[in-house]
Amino acid sequence: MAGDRPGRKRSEVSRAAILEATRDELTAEGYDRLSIDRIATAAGVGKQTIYRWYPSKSELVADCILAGYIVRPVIMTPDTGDVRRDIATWIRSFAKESRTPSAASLTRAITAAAAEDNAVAAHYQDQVTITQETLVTRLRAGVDAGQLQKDTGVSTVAETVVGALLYRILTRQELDDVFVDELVELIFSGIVNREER
Amino acid sequence: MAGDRPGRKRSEVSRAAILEATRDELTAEGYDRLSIDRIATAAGVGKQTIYRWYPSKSELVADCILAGYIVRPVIMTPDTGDVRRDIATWIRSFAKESRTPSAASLTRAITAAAAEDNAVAAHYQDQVTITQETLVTRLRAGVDAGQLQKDTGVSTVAETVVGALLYRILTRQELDDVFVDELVELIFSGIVNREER
Amino acid sequence: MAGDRPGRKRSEVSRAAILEATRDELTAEGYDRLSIDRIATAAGVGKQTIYRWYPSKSELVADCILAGYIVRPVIMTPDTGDVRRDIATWIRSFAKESRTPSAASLTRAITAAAAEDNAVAAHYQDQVTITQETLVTRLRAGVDAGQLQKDTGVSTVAETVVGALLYRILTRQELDDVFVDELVELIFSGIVNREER
Amino acid sequence: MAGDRPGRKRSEVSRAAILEATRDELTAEGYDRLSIDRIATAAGVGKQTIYRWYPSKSELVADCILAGYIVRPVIMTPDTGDVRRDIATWIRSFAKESRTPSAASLTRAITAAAAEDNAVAAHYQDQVTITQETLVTRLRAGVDAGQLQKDTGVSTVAETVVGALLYRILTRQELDDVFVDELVELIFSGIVNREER
DNA sequence: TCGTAAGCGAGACGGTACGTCCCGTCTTTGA
DNA sequence: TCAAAGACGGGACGTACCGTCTCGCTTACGA
Repeated sequence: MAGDRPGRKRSEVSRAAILEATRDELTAEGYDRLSIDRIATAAGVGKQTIYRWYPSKSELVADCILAGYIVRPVIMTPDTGDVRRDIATWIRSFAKESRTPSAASLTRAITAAAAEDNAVAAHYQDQVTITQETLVTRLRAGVDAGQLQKDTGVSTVAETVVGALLYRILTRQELDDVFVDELVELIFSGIVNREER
Repeated sequence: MAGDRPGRKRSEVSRAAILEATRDELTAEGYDRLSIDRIATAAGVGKQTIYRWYPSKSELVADCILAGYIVRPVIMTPDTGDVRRDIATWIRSFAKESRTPSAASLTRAITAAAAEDNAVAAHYQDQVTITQETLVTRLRAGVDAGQLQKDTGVSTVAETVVGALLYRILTRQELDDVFVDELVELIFSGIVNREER
Repeated sequence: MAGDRPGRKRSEVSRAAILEATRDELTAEGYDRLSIDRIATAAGVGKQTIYRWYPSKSELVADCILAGYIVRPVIMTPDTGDVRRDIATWIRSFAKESRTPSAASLTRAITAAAAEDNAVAAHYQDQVTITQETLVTRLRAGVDAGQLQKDTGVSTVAETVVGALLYRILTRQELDDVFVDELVELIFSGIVNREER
Repeated sequence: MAGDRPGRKRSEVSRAAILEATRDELTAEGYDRLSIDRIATAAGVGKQTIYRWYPSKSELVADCILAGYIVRPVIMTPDTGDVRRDIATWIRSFAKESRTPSAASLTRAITAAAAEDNAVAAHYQDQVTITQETLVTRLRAGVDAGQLQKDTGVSTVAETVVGALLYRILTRQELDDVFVDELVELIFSGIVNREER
């Protein structure tokens, strides 16, 4: 069969060990301060085995994201018919998950990585897009149900929500209930005083 | 005068050269890949002169931010009486400034720095807060004028706006007019379909 | 036939290719800097094929010597009845052969190998002994013919000659006619002034 | 004064530690198998400190020789008036010194180094020449005293003696009294049978 | 006006990590 | 059943920076 090359196959055990060690380093140390030597040692792997598959530390982190070792997509709860409640639930579960210190520091590390490297940014974007997509889908259903305005820029909304949440994590402010409630209120009702019109 | 110690004074020329070189390195290379050796050479300064004043690269970056070498506060245009127009103008000028590639990459670098280091984050936060404060002030005036709802969480709104804009920069998407318009519409009117009520 | 094992026989083609590649590497790079990887590639052979037969690089070099890829024994010319002339001829032909740069560098490489490794030294010794043996044989004939003193330590003489020649090669001095003539004179007549006795 | 450069001076303590560690490694492991990492660790020195002063391991070994860490010149005993006895004494003390295993293995290592590297060979030659020079001087005195033939190629004699001794060390044969006596006899009297003339 | 106490540029120091080469071993595929 | 191809864990390479430590020199205060 074509594509079958001679020689030993890539060790999936090593690959998994490398990605796990990378995630742990990333959580503990951040993106800069990441050390390939340390990852190799922690994974019980030769450095060359890392460099054979990843030309740079950014590619390694990118594969880590791609393989799902870092970003855990937030699943949308079932459609209750009430868009606002569903979106609020989604945001609340995102917020809850971010409250563990390790999740927050991992998020910061990966954000730093994405900020500094195009390849990581692309993979991160892909993965975050999947997360956003669940939001977008629910929003679009809301539009179809007539609960939301027809011309709603659903992806802009999704990005704004994610952006706001990420910003709070970056600046080390907690995603507390007050913030979440205000964010939901803002997204749905806006800030204009309609009674005065 | 009290506090006057003998010996040579700190050279302001060197300080400025160091901060400029740091900003340039940050723009060109990002936060990791930042090299004190290279900064010292570029600034024509001994390494010890850097270490004398900054205990770590994060403190150096922090001072860089503090001295205004990195974050240029977006100034609020005069109050026209129309909150929405004023806020839109502010966002548009923020967006415009971010369109230069060097500004965007500097923003990403500093965001990475803030994501990875508490000290940088604190200084960054201070500086961004100043920027946000102009937004907050204008929003509060809008509330006072009865144009915005009384219970508007103005700082949450400001954070959401800044978060959304930063997220676009981080993910290397352009801050184009379509996005800005949708963001403004979202912030002011929300997404709920009121006609169906 | 006894000793016949199942499976493919050792490939003599591969063996020859390996030994040739080893000799070439040795000539070009010396004993340290010798790379099994490079030899395998040059010989068009898998590394395992080398390791199957040679437990270490010194054994490989030893076999290289044993198989005559490196030391070419200097043949004694026919016995003319004049020992001094015959020995001088032998030394001269040894010297001539050493004048090619590649032969000299190969000699240096193999001397380094012998200096550092017992196994190589043993094989080298064996091979050089064969060369010395031609000298010893001729010297002994000279003793028998009464041309040389009865108690001559023929092997010491042979070693001294070879040692002196090797030393010149090691120190990168040419084996020119002046040196050869002085060496022959020294060996045969010594340095004592007999007239003064 | 010219030549005074700014910056910290070279540490002579480190230099000495490096050269000592190099000599020890050379004795224990030989020239190939020499590891800069190991030398640095043994010397309690950063690797860069070695590479700052020595572009390659051969230059390091060369400086080791130059600084007298390896070759201990064999001193000529006082002139007794009897050349043969004096030379024999010199050879015997050379032989004695070579009988310690560590001296022999160091000699082999340095010979290997000289065989493989021009720079080492040059420095080694310089140092050995100093040793040979004591021989040459004594021989010349013998010529002047009329004990040796007028046209004796003294440096060829010295080289032959050293070459023969080195060859015995290289081939791991002991420099025993039999060999030494035969060598002295050979050098002084030659092998020609004069009675038959 | 002089000594003394910083600050300065330069650059060597003991180290850590880099990314590469090679070691000797171990699969895997094809002949 | 062997041999090439090539991945594996590991060690050393030579380089780049780290943060610290002298150097010789330049300021600038206070005695």
